[in-house]
Amino acid sequence: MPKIIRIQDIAQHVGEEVTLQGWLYHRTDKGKLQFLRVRDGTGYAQCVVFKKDVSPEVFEAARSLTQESSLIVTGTVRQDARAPGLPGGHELSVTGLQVLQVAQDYPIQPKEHGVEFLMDHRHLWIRSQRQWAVLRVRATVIRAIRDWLDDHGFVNLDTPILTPAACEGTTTLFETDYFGTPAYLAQSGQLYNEANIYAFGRVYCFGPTFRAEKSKTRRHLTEFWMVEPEAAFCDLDQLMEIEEQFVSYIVQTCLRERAQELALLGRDTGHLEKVVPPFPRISYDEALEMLGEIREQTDDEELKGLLEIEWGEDFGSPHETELTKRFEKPVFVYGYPTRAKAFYMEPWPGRPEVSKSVDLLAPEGYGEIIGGSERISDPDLLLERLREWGLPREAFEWYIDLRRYGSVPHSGFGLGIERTVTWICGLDHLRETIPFPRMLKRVYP
RNA sequence: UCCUCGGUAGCUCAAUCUGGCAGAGCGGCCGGCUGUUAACCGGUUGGUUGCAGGUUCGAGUCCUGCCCGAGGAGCCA
Repeated sequence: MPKIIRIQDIAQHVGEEVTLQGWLYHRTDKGKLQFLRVRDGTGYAQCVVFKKDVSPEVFEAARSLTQESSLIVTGTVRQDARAPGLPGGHELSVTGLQVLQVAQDYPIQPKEHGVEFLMDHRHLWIRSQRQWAVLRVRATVIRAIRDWLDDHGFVNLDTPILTPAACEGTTTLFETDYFGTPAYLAQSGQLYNEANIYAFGRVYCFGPTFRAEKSKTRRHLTEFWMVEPEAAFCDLDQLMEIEEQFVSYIVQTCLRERAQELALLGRDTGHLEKVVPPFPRISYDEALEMLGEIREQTDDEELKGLLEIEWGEDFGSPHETELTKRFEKPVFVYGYPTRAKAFYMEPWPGRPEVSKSVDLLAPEGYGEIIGGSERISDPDLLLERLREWGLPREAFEWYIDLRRYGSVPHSGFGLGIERTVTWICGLDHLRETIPFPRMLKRVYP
């Protein structure tokens, strides 16, 4: 039996007789000639069946193939510029074909479909080329994240998903029954990360995160993946340096290793090539000024209304979108008002109404992909904040301990995987960046 | 929770404004074609018009209520 190869390696086997194991993606019948487009998970390759080259049984078997039928096909690899596929440029001259199963009435066609139909068939939709490409970029983003952090001294220590109380006391959490007492699905591992840095210096957790917010937009999931690095002896400036190195590495790795997928998606990679350190840094106050200018310059009354903001309020999506349109690279916005952010953020020296917080906004209108800050290191200040925020001291006793035994300046951030993949792939909705998205109106399949 | 848009064949849509035989393309099936790129050509198959009620000689179309979905706001990564 000829050697079984993967389609991604097809160019290394020109002139050899090889076997592919996969599924029929598309078939064109020209009478005495058939084009089978086969996918095997690593790529897509065209297999050509000439009636004169194969037995009548093989030719008829090929004619019986429907979309998504499973098959094992053998043939000789030939270089041909006309051959479509990924990587493409090579095709198989079929000599033998074994049909494992003829699929009946596969619902998804290679044409436009509606969102609801595709989401109902997500378990099949992920076989489609665009979805395949997006999810391969996702896998590369995840590997780049782990590689960079592992190579820069961050120890991977994952934090619990079942937690006793609200981490930040703000967003709505999913409640579960934990042997008779309520427990909540984690919205962040940050507080546990802060414990871990005192044992390991630099750490990160990477896992699913849950928000029971009734958000109904293209940038929200109820279950999403977040990587949260945290570092001891790290102030806000050092944090921004880490973030820009980290994000640049992720983007450049995708450009290098997933060029084919990004091309398939029609991504203009020129934007991504500019993502190298340093990133522009503007303060919340400067951002507010820019937003004021944008409001003055626009004639769009609706936009004027959406951009209305007073000092002290956090930015909404419209603000972020307009700000990032003014930059070619991701932009840091730092120094948000204390009352707009979480209780644990270190105050700005001499300006207690401002926090040492920083968000990283992706360009081209994609908005926030990272939120981070320097954390409060003084136990008395932390106690004061817990009181001001109305949080129960008992639940945070262990967290206060961290400031009692060798407290140091420390900082960390959380990067949303799906938003990052959405930006890198140039998509308009993040639901395609995770195999099975969980959204307000979607828990099936 | 609020605002806007939508629901017609397996899929994508037309017919809705101005009530009058339920339509097309794709898919499926049959036939033709040796370079197709979501092929093309001929034939054929295909309907609880989201649900319930109302107006009317007659409702996919008008009215009322409900259900479902999408986009946006808020919240956030």
